[in-house]
Amino acid sequence: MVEHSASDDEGEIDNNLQWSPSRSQSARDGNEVDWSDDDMMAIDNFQWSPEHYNSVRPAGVETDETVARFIEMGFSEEMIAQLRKPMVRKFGANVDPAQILETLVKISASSEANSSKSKLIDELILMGFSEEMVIKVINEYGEENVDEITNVLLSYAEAEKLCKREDEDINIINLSDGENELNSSSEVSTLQALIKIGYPREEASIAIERCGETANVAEVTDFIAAARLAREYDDFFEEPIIQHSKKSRVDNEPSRRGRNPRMAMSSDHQLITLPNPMIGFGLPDGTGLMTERPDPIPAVACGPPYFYYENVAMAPKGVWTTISKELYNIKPEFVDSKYFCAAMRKRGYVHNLPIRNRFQILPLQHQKIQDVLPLTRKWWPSWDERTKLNCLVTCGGSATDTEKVRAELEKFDGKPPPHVQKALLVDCKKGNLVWVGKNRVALLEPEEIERLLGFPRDHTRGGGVNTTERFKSLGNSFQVDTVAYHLSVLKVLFPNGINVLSLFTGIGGGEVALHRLGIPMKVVVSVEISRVNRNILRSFWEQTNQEGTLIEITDVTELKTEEIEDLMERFGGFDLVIGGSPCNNLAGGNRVSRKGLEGEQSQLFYDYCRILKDVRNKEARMRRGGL
DNA sequence: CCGACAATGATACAAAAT
DNA sequence: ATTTTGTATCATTGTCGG
Repeated sequence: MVEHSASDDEGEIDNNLQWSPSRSQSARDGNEVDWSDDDMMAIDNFQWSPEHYNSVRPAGVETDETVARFIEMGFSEEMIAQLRKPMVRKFGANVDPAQILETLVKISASSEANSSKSKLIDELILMGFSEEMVIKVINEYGEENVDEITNVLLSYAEAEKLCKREDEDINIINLSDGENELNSSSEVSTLQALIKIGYPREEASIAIERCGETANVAEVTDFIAAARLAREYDDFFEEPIIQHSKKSRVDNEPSRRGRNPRMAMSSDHQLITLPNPMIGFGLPDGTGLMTERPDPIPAVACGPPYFYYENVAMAPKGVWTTISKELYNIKPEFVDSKYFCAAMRKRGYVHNLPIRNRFQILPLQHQKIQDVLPLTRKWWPSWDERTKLNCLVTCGGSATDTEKVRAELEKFDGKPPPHVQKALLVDCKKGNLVWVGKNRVALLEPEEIERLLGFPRDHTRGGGVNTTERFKSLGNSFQVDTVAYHLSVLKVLFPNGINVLSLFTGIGGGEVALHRLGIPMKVVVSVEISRVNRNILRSFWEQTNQEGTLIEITDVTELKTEEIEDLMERFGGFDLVIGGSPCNNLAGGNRVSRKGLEGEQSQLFYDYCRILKDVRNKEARMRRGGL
């Protein structure tokens, strides 16, 4: 973490910020660091540069070199993205790249001369489905959504295999031959074998538990296939299939609703509960890292175009159930940004992005208050054990609180008794106060909030923005490192840049995240009601010398279907729809009108849904080559 | 009129206690 | 298993001095 110790005169700390194993290690362990004055100067003068935006590292898993190679070979990223998922699901996670390549070649060879419909049929047949089945499914579902068709075909194919109930594991056993013969009776080696084959660890271990220790690899893979099938039918037809898994001996938990924070299902009466810890699909350091979603994305929602929706995690009851339902029944990913920076920020994200091979942007945030705000370390009393700030909100505390703290401390000459300490800590936590002098606490500065949230210094400064407005805009924003972690998967998919529809843009958290990821923004259509925020985004756009096009729209409610489709035809569609709708009527801080999703501002969520659906409809039509 | 500041609880969840 | 306690929370409104 002390990366700029060698030659850090002014702005030339870039080279020292490249990722190295040791750096990552120390960041992971959260080691203490001594900060010299030079270090602090370097941080205060720190400005993001393009080199930073491009310096990224893989998290837990290595980046997908195979895909990158195919793109280099000239295949479009859409083609690979569309092909890859079904292939992985068909052949297992360790799908042979040669198989993908073969299919790609066949598709591109056959795609020139044909109409879109017969082309689609050809592609599907080339993927190994029977012609009869392909035609049947296309007639049944229409050719509107390729992903849906593919998924249905896969379901049928898997169902067929299960019915014959034979050698679907022949390939697998062949692949794992050496591993398998050693001792297939041992639970541990079964697990290892499954992992080696390519099954996610979690899924594999659950399956082994369900099947019993004596089960061999074939039985367990059978179970996994059945479970996957059950999940798919669940999502496609909303008819839950009973898993006949011998009464599961895994019920160590006292209560039946226990288990992992398995989200509520499609029915409304069950509420979505927040996970604990709030780490989403896993953290960059590998804890809880998933390679596939516990609840697969329903076929109709499979991207592209991708979308990314955000709001506060702690909303009134039923709100997240509704949000999920309105967004294709995709289960939210709840993440607390305290795992990415020194401030808590509990948010839910609903998106249809892939979740494999995510990576973090550099430089990594300091994880502790005293590291990210080094000047506070000197004055931080030992009895204040905070290392993380509370949520950065839209308005700060009052000056009377800081004065109260000072008065109390002077009364006890800086050594207050425990009960006074406790009372003062309550105030400090409430106002997010930090120590800036002897017996002195203070509110955070806008520049400090910018840093904590991952924005460039002075991002919200200038252009007639007053302090109150800065706090408000910042408090409403994304935490850039967190969002960038989720969006990082787009870098491989869109090496030539993306078209973004940014709703409720605010100060441009999504745009900053994409920029820091090194993903070129060819087009950004930004919808933001606040003039101040629009100025901030435009300023960012100019200062970072963006080469793409920035279109600004004021009001989401006035963005109608026709205009959306015009924009999409003009720019060739959108690759990403990103935005977090207003939390005013959801947030706990609201004393007056916390009325839920139907509140005056928060109901704009429904405009997000409306616009997203327009985009996805139009995109589907454009992909078919029609209007 | 504008900008800075202070006063204004309730909800939901986790953890502890019963 | 149920109750109590603890804790955090993308905010709104009014006031006051320019």
